[in-house]
Amino acid sequence: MNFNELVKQFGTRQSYKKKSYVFSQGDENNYIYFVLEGVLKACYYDEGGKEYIKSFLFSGDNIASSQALSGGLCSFSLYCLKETTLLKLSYQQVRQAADNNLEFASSIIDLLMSFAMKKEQREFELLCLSAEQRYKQLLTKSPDISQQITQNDIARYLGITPVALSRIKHKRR
Amino acid sequence: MNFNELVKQFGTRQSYKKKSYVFSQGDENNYIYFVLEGVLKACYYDEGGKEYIKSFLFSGDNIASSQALSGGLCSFSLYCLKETTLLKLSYQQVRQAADNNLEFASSIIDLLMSFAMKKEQREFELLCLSAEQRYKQLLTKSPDISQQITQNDIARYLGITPVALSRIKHKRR
DNA sequence: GATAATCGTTAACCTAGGTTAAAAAAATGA
DNA sequence: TCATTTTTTTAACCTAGGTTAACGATTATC
Repeated sequence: MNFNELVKQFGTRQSYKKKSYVFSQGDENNYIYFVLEGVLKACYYDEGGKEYIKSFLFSGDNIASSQALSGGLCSFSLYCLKETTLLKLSYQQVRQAADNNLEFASSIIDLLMSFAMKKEQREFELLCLSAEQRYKQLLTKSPDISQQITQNDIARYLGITPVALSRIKHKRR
Repeated sequence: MNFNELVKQFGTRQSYKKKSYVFSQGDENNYIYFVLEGVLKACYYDEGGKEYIKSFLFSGDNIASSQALSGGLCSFSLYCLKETTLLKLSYQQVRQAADNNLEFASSIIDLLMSFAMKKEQREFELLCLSAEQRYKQLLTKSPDISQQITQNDIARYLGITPVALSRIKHKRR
């Protein structure tokens, strides 16, 4: 049994309206979520209310705040861009399953390894690439992203303002 | 038995001279390294040879290229800033140990969770903070960093040029 | 279908940080 | 210790991207 099977069998189903928060920065929340249906953004807000987007989530993705799982508070908010259905499973349940079943523990290690690769890639992009290169790369990896996500949100994911992204698009034409 | 115990018992010891590479971007390398003694930097080089520093490593830290562990090539280089002694263990050995021992699998999950938290923190800093805020945060977390690491390298870790870091320091005085 | 809200573009102006180069300061090595 | 290399600072100039604001184009909402 792997993580997706576990979550599908034992996870609690929950639906969210468009524009609602699954959790907010500063909340306690030790659940791991699996996206059955919908589109979400994981984002930070600074003291001035400025938004920075960590990632977008689509069907089949999963997410949790690792800080919150480890006894802390959520370092980011999770917001529904579309009507969304999630499955949730508490971290305790997952750890318990891992501590009782070698095969499952192994699939959790695989999951965490693929998470590590994704985060390493994101770190690389933010550290080494210019905003224009990040935009190009995003279009290559997700050519249909602008069908799902507004340009404002894409800009905040790239770490620039919507105005700057509009300029980059103009230059590339 | 946790990961540190395993690596100390079964790891292969290897020493490196100052200014040598443990591995280079593009290498195959499926080892996990544990730093016994020394100081290293993990860094990317772009086509023009420009350097970007992913992280610094000190005694007690461990590192591997997750891309390389998953069958790919190293996405970064690992370079010794001081005379260094490492222990290495192949990923296969670690996975085998995890697949045969629940307690060990559980400690690997802990290790990967703490890695996830670190990477989440770094992503936050690169996405949400200005260079000056990142510098301030680094000084708070590692007040003695400039005893160990040159300002040039600190700048490349922050994602700016040494000239820009010198300017920031000047402004803060 | 009308009204309001949000989104994307453009312009003008500003600032942080990049680039190059040169000189001062510090570390390294024979 | 003296010479060489590496680091750090400073200056001048340049560019990417931020800020604000205005305007049209979409999209939601009633």
